[in-house]
Amino acid sequence: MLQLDLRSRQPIYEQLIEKIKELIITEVWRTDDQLPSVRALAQQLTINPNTIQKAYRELEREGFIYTVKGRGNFVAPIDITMHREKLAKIQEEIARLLAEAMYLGMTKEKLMHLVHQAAEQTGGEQQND
Amino acid sequence: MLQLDLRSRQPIYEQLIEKIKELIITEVWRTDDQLPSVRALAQQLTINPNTIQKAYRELEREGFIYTVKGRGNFVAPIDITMHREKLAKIQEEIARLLAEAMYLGMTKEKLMHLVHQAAEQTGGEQQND
DNA sequence: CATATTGTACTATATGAATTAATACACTTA
DNA sequence: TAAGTGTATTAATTCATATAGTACAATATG
Repeated sequence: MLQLDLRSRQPIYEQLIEKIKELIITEVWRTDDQLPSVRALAQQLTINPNTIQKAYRELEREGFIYTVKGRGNFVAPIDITMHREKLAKIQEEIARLLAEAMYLGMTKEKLMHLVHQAAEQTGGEQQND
Repeated sequence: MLQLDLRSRQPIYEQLIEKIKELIITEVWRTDDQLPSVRALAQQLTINPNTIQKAYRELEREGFIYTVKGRGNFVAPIDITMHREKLAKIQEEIARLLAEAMYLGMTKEKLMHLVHQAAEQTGGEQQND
């Protein structure tokens, strides 16, 4: 769990953010589940605690987790209203990648299939809280 | 044309790559059209020629443009076979963003609509050379 | 209360990427 | 020959990333 590539050009804290988001989105980690402590995860991954904290801070800023001093970090309940700007950015990025994919020969049907897969992966139903 | 944000955390050369890709994908710039020269574009955007060259080199590596020494850079004809690995990476990234978008409340229907829009934007028809 | 565990803050340092600057060279065109 | 192209190289600067070390505050547990 949480496999990182320390030699990647992509910063470690960004890899962490992506992996943890994925665990939350796919509901492997559920609302109010406790995340590994900053120090424990740092030791396990043999990286600096500051790097873990940087990832956790960003995840909290984006609303994926919440923090209680002295207790730890926990998976946050989904708050859709919080993510309006974030959603707009994601939509732009998706649009850009879709256009590039089609330019490079990917079919509309294949892209539709990706949407179906994503829908299944996230449970399908809309979570309104 | 080619608006950049010099204060962005995103490197200038990456912004350039994205903008130029967009112009090519949307067919504003067409096959064999000549791109601005390294020096001219550098002067116009008031950035260093090396930065332009870095962007052009990457665009050539990805097969979007081709270079002729002494003449200039030109929009490349599409070579689908060249982009197999690239397509796989784009597909992964799209899948990741689709999952995150749905987790944050975007509907399957809205994502389908994005695919339709992308199809129209790129001309719709499949270009097989 | 004492202790361990949690998150947080801060300073200092090292490394690498991004960017600029300046120069030089090779090829093409007129 | 001259001007315009891409290319290569070196040096210097700036900034983000990451580590190391230390300290402090809040919480839980005995």
